[in-house]
Amino acid sequence: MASGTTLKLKQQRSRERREQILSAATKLFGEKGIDRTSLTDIAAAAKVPLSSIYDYFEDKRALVLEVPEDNFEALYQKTEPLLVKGGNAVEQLRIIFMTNFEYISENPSWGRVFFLEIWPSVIAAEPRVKKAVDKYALRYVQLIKQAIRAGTYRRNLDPYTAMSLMMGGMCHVTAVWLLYGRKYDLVKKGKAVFTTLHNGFLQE
Amino acid sequence: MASGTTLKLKQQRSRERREQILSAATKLFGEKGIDRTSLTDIAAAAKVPLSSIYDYFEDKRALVLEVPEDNFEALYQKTEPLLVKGGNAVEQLRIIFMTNFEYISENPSWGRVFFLEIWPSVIAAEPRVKKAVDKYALRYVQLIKQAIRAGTYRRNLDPYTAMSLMMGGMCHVTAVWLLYGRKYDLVKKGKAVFTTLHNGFLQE
Amino acid sequence: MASGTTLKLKQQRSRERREQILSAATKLFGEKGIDRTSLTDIAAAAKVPLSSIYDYFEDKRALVLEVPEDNFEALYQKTEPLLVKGGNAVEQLRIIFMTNFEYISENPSWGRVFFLEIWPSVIAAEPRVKKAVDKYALRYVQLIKQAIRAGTYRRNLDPYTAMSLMMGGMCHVTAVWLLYGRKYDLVKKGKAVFTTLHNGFLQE
Amino acid sequence: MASGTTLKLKQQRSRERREQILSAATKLFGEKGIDRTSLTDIAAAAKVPLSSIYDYFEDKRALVLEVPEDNFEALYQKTEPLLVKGGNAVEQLRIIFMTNFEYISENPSWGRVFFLEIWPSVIAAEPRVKKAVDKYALRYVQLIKQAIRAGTYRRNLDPYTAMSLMMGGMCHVTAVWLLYGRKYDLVKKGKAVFTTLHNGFLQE
DNA sequence: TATGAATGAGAATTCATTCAT
DNA sequence: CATGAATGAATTCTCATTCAT
Repeated sequence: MASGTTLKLKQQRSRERREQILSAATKLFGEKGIDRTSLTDIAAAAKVPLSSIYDYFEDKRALVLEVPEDNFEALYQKTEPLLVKGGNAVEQLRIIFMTNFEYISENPSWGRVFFLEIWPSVIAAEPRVKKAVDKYALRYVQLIKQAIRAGTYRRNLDPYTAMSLMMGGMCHVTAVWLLYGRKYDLVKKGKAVFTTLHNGFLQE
Repeated sequence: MASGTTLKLKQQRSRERREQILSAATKLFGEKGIDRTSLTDIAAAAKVPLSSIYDYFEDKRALVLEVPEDNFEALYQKTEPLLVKGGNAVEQLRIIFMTNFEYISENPSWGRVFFLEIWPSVIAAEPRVKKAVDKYALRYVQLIKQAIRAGTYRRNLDPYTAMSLMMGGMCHVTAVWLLYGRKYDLVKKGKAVFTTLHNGFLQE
Repeated sequence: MASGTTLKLKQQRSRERREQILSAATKLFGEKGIDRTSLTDIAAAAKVPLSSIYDYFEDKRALVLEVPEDNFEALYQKTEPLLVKGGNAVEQLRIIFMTNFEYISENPSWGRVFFLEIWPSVIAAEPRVKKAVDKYALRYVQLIKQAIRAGTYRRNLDPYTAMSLMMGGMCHVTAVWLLYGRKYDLVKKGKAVFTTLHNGFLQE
Repeated sequence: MASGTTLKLKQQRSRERREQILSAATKLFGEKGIDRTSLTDIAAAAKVPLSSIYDYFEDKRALVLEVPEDNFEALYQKTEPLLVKGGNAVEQLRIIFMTNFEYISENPSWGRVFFLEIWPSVIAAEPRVKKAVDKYALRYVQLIKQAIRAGTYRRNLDPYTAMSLMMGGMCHVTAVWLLYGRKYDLVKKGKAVFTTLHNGFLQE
């Protein structure tokens, strides 16, 4: 019993440490860029001994890769409950798109890592990250296809181009927001982006 | 006479070396990322002794910054002659947008550096880069404003959001093109992007 | 218990390494001059990997500054027990002055670093060094002032000039001793210096 | 004839350039230390192309060595006319000592190089410099010996110790003057130094 | 599992010196 | 003599990673 409790406590502590490291990494990657952030920096920020990082992550590369995965997971957690099953495609698209803006708005350091470091960097060519990004993008593509089939969006709209516009627009708007010191409401801006694109996608 | 000729030859050689370094840097930055590219790598690729880099660039930072500046210059050189003075705003917008796609298509390594490494990234906050990017973006904003005044584009279109969509769309489409091995015609894709956005911008 | 012992052993080893580095540095600085001594040299002499130096000293500068500080500390340790509290000022002056000569005699490499490299040189302007030197010099000045007040030394003796003569004399005599191969007894020479100066300082 | 004139002009220019380099070197050595001063710095300060330095000096080492020689020469030029042949030894000693203070006062950058760089550094072990320094010091020793023989100075005064006190005192006083920003009259201070030492040297 | 200490393999940068002209 | 350009050899410093305990 005692040892069981101890084990649980240990596991609990382990999970916490892991999160500490991951969150310190997210923050620092966003601030200084991935390559300019050393494990020593991360250890210091996470208040964990440097070599303990290796108890949780195989190496720096593994840690770097886990940052987007971790956040995609959180983003899904946030999005899922909001999606009304059976709602129409455009509505679902809007929810997914806007939830992402909200997530960034609440976790600007992740926004920074993702839009300023991970997505644009060659790391996206890394299979694990690419898969997560692709999966996310694919969702957009499918919903856009549905909207086309439903006659809401133009027949001649290329769903991949449309998805690129949504993702690219989000990326640019976020990057500007971050680079200029988050001076305005990102979610509002997100709405404008959605509306403008939606207008361009609509059946005439 | 002789010394004049000699001088020219020397200057010629100097300019060539400078270009060699810059182009090797552009290539490698795109392939491996800026921070992962060492001056040793660049020197080797440019077939120039490492220390000679310092004859042409103050330090690595200066070399990094010169890459986007240099290419923006080239992009302007390419765009300017195509702009029909007095042409309408939308037409000029289309030319500028499409010329950029053509330029990337012809200089994919620059595309890689610019869209995957420099913009959007912490380097974009670097004053010299920011200035060049801002100048470029401002042009879009102005033409969009003109188009709104002319009644072509919707009165309630926010020109900054519109610009973000154009730039962000270009960025995403380019990134995908690069990351997926340039399997299709980027310029064609660019046309689709422009058309879709244009539709969304139009006065109903 | 065990871990306590281990810790002590580790700390012990650490302190030893630190001392090794410091002593190798002192020796080499004296032999070749500070700027001509590379960290690579020091690492080799201390039989420690180059990068380990950075585990003990922030950078070369910090290492350089620690040399005089460290030795001033040792010099104080040596001098303090010899000072008879309540002894007259001149006697205390003599003890301090002669103990320094003895210390140099026993640690010629420090003598070399201090009298040929650090003081007098641009490094002496370094706040940390200046503070240590000033503190040491001030002691001389105060004792000389006391001796003047006690009527032992001339009323019109400038204590700062007197201190300069003592320090300068020590510096020159040490330098000559070192440069000419330490062929004679430095402490004896020190006595002659003290006597001659003392004579010049006395009330007629 | 014409070529003779040209030659002379060239030689004239050569000598000037040589002086420019030497004086720039003296200045910079004093400011930053010999090892921290690069030939590039010197070339820039002397307004001479870097490689031209090699037309006048074999290498950096040769240039460094020439700085004290050059200044000793100038010091001799200044001192010689002031020495009254047949004057008594103490008077001559005073003149030589004080002229040196005046020279430093007028050429503080040389004072800095000499007292903060050349004399205390191992460079004094360099035969050429050592010879010049020794020659200068010997003069003091000889005059002190004369003064002893003449019965002015104490029979039991060691002339070498006495010389060390004069040189060391000058060195220390100058170093302090330089390090503290030349806030007072160095020549006056020099007089105090001479008087105090002289008192200590006198026959009771 | 935890961790302080250690380290090898680079990285950027500097600089005396050479050389072709 | 003059000089712009070129360069090899060092130098300081960083950092991911390992290891003994």
